[in-house]
Amino acid sequence: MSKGKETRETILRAALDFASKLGFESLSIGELAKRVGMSKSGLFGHFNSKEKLQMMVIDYAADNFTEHVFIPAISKERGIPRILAIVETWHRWSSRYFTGGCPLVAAAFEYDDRPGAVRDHLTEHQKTMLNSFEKAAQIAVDEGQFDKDLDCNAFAFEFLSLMLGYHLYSRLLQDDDAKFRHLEAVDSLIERSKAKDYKETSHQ
Amino acid sequence: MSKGKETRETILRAALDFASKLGFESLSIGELAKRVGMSKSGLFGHFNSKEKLQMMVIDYAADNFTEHVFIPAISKERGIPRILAIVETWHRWSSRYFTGGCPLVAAAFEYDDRPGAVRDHLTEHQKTMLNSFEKAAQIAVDEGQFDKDLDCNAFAFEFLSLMLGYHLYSRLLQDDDAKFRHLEAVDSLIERSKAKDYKETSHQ
DNA sequence: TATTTTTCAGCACGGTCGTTCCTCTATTAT
DNA sequence: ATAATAGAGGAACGACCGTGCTGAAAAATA
Repeated sequence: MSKGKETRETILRAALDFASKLGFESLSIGELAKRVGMSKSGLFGHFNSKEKLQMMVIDYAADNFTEHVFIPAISKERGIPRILAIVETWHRWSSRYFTGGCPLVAAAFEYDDRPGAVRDHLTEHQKTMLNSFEKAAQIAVDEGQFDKDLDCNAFAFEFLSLMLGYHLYSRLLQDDDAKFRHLEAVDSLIERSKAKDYKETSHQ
Repeated sequence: MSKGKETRETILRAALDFASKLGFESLSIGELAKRVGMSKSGLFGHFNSKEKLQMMVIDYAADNFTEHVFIPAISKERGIPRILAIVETWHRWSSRYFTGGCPLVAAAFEYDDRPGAVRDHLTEHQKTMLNSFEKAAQIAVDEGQFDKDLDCNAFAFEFLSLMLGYHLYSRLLQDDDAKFRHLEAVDSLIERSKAKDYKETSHQ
């Protein structure tokens, strides 16, 4: 990896952690430069605009999500185990790498009404993510685990909603039971999505 | 109402709408002064610090929520009708008065990891709100509508989660079906919270 | 090793930020 | 009606913002 790419990675990493805490808009070039130990102009040279920096941070977050949340989960068996794995890898990723919890959740609410290129960019990522959840549910349907009449779109809506709830409970409210609550709710969601005959044959 | 209180109201109203769109931290004294047509220093004099302004905006939002969401819902019959009314009044309030959707949702995610007085202040409001949802569920239990073994805390978690999902779908994703999805999910939550005998006696 | 390209620091710019102080006017209370 | 008070504007502050320019050091290429 060339020197340029390396420092850019360092910057993006620091920027993402910062943004997970205080938001992407609060991210300032000067503050970020201080954190990674370089000059404002030196750092700026890598991105040529703040907006471009923000978008690259978002891209970096999305790539990171794919790498640490989605890919590991896909190695699990198709259907329910894979869906449960997503919850687990997502929890782990958010808490291990970021001081402020999942940066994609933070970004989503920060840009939900702020017009511009960053928002458009982010929206695409979110749609992709939701599509993945929907597909994961569809696979469970195909495998005969979920009811064949299940509305996978509705499943994705509830699945994401619960993650948002978890984020709020664990971050803002600092609720120690947040993870437990989340897992219970996900279990409930999965249980009521199950096909009748699968429910009968499945243990517990 | 004295002159001072009146202008303060005007300011808070404008500030809240602005914050629902672009966030409470992006709210600047100068920009706000421009919006309400007065001088920076004149506006500043009402609050004496930006932090105090932010907190007063949050208080204003919470009061507004109580007035437009909670109070109207309480006039409905105890139990399920009241819970459904909260969803409806919340939808109406968010979409009618704010360009950027529910400001309390926005604030929650903006301050979830930003230490300070504003965050502490907001946390209290959120806890009060969640407590109200929990109580509303408890009433449904007492009325024999919800199962007596229902975990009202878990109910509140899911209830709020779905609202967050709705916010994200309708604001960021601009999904026209967001409201429908939300209502369906709330119906599902209520349905599975019902007491067995109430389920049998209730129509549909 | 010599040359070209990339990377980064230093400095300066116009703007906006929150905030203070001072003045004047409009409102309120006596 | 008059005195006390509260409300609002004007100018200025130091700090920080994003952004360009220039030149030197470092890295990549030959």
